[in-house]
Amino acid sequence: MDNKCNFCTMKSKAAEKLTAKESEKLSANCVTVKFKKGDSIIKQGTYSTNVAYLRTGLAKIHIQGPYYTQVVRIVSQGNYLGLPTTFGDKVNQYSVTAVEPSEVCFIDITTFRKLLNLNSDFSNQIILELCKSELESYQKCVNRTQRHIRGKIAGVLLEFADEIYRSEKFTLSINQEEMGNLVDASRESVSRVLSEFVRDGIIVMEGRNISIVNRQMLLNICLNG
Amino acid sequence: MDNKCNFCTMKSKAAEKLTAKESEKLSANCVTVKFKKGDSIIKQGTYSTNVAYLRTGLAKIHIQGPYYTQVVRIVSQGNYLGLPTTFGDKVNQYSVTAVEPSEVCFIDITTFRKLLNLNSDFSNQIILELCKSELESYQKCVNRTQRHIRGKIAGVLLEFADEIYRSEKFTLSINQEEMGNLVDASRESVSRVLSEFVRDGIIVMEGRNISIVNRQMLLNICLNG
DNA sequence: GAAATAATGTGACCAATATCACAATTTTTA
DNA sequence: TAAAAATTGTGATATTGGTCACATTATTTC
Repeated sequence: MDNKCNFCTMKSKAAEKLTAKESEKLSANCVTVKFKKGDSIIKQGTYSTNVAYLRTGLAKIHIQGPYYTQVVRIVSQGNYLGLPTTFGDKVNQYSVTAVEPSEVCFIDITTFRKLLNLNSDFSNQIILELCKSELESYQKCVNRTQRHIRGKIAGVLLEFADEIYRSEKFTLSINQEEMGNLVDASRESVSRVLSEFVRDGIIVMEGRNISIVNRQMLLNICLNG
Repeated sequence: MDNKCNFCTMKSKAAEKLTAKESEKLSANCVTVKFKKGDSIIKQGTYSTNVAYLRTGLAKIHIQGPYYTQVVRIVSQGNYLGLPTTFGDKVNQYSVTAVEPSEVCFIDITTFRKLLNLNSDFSNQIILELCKSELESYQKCVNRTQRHIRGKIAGVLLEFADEIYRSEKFTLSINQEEMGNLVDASRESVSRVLSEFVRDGIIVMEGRNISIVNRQMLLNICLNG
């Protein structure tokens, strides 16, 4: 029997705790699907029967709000996409869409539950990740409400550089509208602030290619508005 | 040996899954402390060595933001207060303060971890709660950013009536400043909106005693601004 | 129970940022 | 590669809700 999950080079931290035998069980109950940019991975309101793991790529989690769709967060490769929505409710409470070409592993929820019960290292790791992501969401909430637009945009740029692309140069895969949505600002404001950063020599921008030139300044704007 | 946790009338859903023997272990490694209104239960920045469970009372979770302290959410009795902050990091990432007289059980984290590993029903319940609270925090985030003040205040009033006091009449235990902080509005705006609701016959207010008179209207305002 | 302190109510004014309108540019599609 | 569609840039204007100032009312404290 093949054991692709065991030899996967992009295992989640939790999956690393699994034994070869458990990995085998995982492999047998997990399908990997490719998504193009813009494809819907999880759709709010539909039944959820699988845990989704973003093996490669980049995705956004978004919720239908009363007036428009709100991007709640960006998830980068190596993270679970749908734990809360899969465990918390029978129906998906949010949508997930690929922002870059992505590979997603859909794990049968019964299998996933079995693994949680079988291997406490695995379940501890999952608990840890849930905790971290809750903390992160609290922090995001504070940033969203307390910072001014300049600070918030500086913050996302740093997040892209540090957490997602791990480089001072990167190509944005979301447009300014979506970026505004992510930090709670209008498309126009995003445009204005980005131009301002370019004018002040903090970043260089060619289309959607961005390089951070003055990281110190960006950090400063992020922290002090 | 006494087994107070086993006979506790305010067990958490998770603790209900424990066997008598496991409960005994819990009892031996758990202290219950009373807090007065306004007392600090968990302090952001200090080391966390215990899981906190709100046995009775009401508490608020707040985070120190760049400009002021932000109330992230209200936790009612029967819920864990500090899972994310205890598991996610060695240092508490948020503060918790009693909003009403409260009893909190502090559970030794090593014991808690042991129980997680020992009893998978227990750990599944904890995972479920973490998932739900993450979903809730996404929803809160959307409400905070997309709704107007009237809608947000209508929302909190309904939350108090439905989730916390389970009655159309209740006594607010937070002041308008804190309420504003909870929905991201200034003290003055809260005052204005509440007066407006009273004027329009949607609620009756005597000091901090509130009764919801026109629930339909309140719901309507909550949903449509 | 008087004084001090905290909480609330209310008007006037202000600021940040949304919205609108349209031009310019880039990307996609046929 | 021309046309269509999507994205971005930018000025003018509007609006929500914050801030300030101060009056009024409750609540604590001594």
